[in-house]
Amino acid sequence: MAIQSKTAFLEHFPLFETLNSDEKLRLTQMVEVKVKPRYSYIYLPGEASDKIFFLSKGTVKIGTHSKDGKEIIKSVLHPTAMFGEMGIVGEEERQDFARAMGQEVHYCVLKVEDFKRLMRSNHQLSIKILMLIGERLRRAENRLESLIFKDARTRIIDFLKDAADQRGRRVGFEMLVKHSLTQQDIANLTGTSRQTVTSVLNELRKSNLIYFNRKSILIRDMESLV
Amino acid sequence: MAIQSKTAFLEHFPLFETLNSDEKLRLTQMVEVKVKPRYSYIYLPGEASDKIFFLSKGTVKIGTHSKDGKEIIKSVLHPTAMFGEMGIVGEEERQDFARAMGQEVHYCVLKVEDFKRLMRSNHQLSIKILMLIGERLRRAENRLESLIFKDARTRIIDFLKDAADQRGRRVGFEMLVKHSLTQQDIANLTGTSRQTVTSVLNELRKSNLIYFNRKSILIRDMESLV
DNA sequence: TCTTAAATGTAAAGTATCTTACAAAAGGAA
DNA sequence: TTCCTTTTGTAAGATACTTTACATTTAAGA
Repeated sequence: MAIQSKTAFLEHFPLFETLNSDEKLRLTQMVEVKVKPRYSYIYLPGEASDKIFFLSKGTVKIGTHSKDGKEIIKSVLHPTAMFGEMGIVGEEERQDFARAMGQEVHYCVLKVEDFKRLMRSNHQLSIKILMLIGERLRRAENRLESLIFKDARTRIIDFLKDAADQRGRRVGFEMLVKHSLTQQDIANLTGTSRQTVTSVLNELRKSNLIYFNRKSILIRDMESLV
Repeated sequence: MAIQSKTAFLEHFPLFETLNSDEKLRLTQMVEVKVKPRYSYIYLPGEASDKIFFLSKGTVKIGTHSKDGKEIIKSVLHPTAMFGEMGIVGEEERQDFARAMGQEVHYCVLKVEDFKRLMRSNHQLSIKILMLIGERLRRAENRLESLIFKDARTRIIDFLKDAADQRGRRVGFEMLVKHSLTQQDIANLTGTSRQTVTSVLNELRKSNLIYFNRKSILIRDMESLV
């Protein structure tokens, strides 16, 4: 890939705003652009955590499997997200997998080592990373709380609200969320079973609070969804 | 408190190893030493997250309460630990409380703003903080996994093992853990009920895998505790 | 020492949620 | 279109754990 397009590539990531042109040049020199087919793994548990990634196209899920095959989805990422960043904060070996969802993914990769060098020269960047990891930590702790304090139904509804807040498109009073999640995925995101997700969603549809099909969910009224 | 004793105070924290003597002086000037009685709160949800703390004596628990009064203990801290560090990573307002456990606590406080200035001048320090937050994130995610993948009994046993690993004293083949936790505390740490903790502990005692009283737990054989 | 509150022990009942099981629908491939 | 796989729908057990309830023990204070 040509330098110019790499540069264009990087312009999209707010993380790199603070870089001066020299730093940007260095960055383009150390970055590698990649494309992978849908359903492919970008990394797997056990691999070295020596790279970080920036998603430019497609959807990626981060998660783990238990010994008996259960899955937790830790996050679902969309373009402009950074992932694999545990390598920057001391992880030696991946605990999670990163997997392309139902579309081809485009992303760029760089070595943790290189990135750390960049951080050393640009304190702003270090701070941004710190804030980002902090945000991650807050998210993980909130999820912990919801898992302990709330029942399955509430967690599923919270998921719907979050999805609408983060990625919903307002349509009148309604909120439309397009996604690429199966109900099994939603279960793995909320720590519930697939059947529970099905029945909660159908119950909400019966009460006319939401409408949904395989590709999207429409929340009729965010307020009344409790 | 005199400058010398503040300096001595700070020597104990590995975080500050990398500071040069000038930076150490600056640090002593911005730090404030405090003592609080047992059971008192160091901070509460809703307060500004504008300070960070370093524990030098006593035990502190960090946690949250749900609306209906349930408690999650996020961590139990011992001397030399930093806490309240969410303020460094962008939290505006405390979500958690920090509370002294059954002993008087000694700690020092400094303003997030001051600390951030110090981080700007010492990149090593920034990196250490980043690693620390990373470690926290890893812990939170592991806990999430254990909550979803493992049953109550296993989580309680995992707690015993962790406690032994982190703070146990080897006594022959056995491991002695002195603590200041009630069984309710253990429940709040593992996301279980007090009664479940009681019955699991008693069952383990009956099987002669552990012995315990209010102040300590003796693990007879770490291997066989599964 | 006595009194009281807190912590622990024990048991039974209740219940939210998972499992198991199977059927129906939807989507992709040939 | 037809075939086959994946996803979704529905229902009835099974069950791990919480809740409720109360008794017993321990520690702390007066």
